[in-house]
Amino acid sequence: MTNTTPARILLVEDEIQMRRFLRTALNARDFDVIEASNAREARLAVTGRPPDLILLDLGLPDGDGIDFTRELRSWSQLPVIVLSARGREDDKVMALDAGADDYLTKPFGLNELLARIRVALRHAARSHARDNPETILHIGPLQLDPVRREVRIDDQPVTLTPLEYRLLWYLAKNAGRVLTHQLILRHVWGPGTSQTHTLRVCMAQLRHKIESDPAHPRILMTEMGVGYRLRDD
Amino acid sequence: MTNTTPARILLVEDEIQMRRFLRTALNARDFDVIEASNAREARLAVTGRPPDLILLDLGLPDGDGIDFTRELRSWSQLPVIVLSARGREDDKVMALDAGADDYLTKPFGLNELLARIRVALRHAARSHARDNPETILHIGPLQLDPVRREVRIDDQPVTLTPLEYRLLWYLAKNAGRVLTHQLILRHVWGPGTSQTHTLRVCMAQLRHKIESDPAHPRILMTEMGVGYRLRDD
DNA sequence: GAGGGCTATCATGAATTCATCAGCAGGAAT
DNA sequence: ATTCCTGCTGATGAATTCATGATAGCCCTC
Repeated sequence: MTNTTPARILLVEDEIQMRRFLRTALNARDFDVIEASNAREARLAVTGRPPDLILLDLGLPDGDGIDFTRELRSWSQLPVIVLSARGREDDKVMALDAGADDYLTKPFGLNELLARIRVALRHAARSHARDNPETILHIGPLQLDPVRREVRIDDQPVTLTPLEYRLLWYLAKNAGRVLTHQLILRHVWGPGTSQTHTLRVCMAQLRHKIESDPAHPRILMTEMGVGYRLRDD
Repeated sequence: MTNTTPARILLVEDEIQMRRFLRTALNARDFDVIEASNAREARLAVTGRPPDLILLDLGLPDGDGIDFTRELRSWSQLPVIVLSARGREDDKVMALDAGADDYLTKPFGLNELLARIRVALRHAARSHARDNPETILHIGPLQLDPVRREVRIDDQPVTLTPLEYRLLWYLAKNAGRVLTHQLILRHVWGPGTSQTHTLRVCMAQLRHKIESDPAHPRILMTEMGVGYRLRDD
């Protein structure tokens, strides 16, 4: 669930001092910072490997940042936070209506900027997660869909009890690895359980529902004297 | 593409003058405005028919607006724009991290507020493109028309109580997914409810009105030990 | 092959979870 | 006040799930 890779932020700013200030501040917060000093460089950076968010100064030497935003919005939903020395209300309305997601007037507090960055990334993550069906686990003939809580073997749905489901899910998340009895018991039954017998019984039932020949399992392998393993080749 | 029904905005503000000012301004821009003067009324309004956006004053008589936001975020993604007289940076960071989508310090310009409302609605439209309340949902033999608040099964209209309707609507919006008891309770009954029994009873009534054989449901499936699911295949 | 340790399977009963009926309180309409 | 509707709660029986005990099978060593 947690995104391990740091968010990449494109910083579009011509003043070199402000750029350095923001770069160090963002780097310290574990963001990847890419820099552009004008609209041309910003266009290049976005069409290359797009960042996760854009911090955009409006006063660019080679064109208005508003135009840049409008142009970007014609093909991308990348979050844009405008930083501007212009504090007039019309400027804000123009930028926001052009497609910017937020507008901060210089001078601004760093903590507020960081909080607004978090808001923008939150929004982006939400709309990303919607149309991302890649949450389904495919392991050999097995399919696990955690959203629908559905398990399929050779495309045939099988119904599992809560315990069976949790056991299979834990094995599937660690497909290929050998998991000791103790490890499985702790994760599926919770701490304080040390009765391997119940695990064996549950595993047997799981095999009956998943394996074509439960006596000679091809997916839920037992590792003698150690534990179990879900084959993933 | 154009939304014909005006956006509904919940205005949470205790000062009566500010409320009147905003109400008239928003009405003039063709928004539907619902009003609440404290957190309790706001909770009621949201759990009833949820608005499209919330304008939230932080200084409420009966509780902190931040807590309200956090509580709301535990079960809803409704856009929240905070209006506050407190302009300290920490206040902004707190509110934004609690789940607010924007923060304006009083006094603010009306045009800026309107622009930021447009931004928030834009975001919501993007991520809620699926469940916009305009379209009629067709799921198997079920038809749900949110505008007319009408439900049909095999083209036969059925009359539902408000609670039954909300339950069915929530299940239908997430057709195919398994929804845990807790999830359903939070979304339909509001946060703070943990009594699964009432949910079971309501579900039984719903089945009696929708299923041809309530004892062997074909649409409103129970997922043993987990929750319920509306079948969509 | 015999024996010991580990594993699989079946059966049974307890515990949990569900569905349904009925009763009751609160609110709106008559 | 009466009536009706809605929604909550308690009780009961049914269905499912799960742990445990008994028994048989498998694999390795001796």
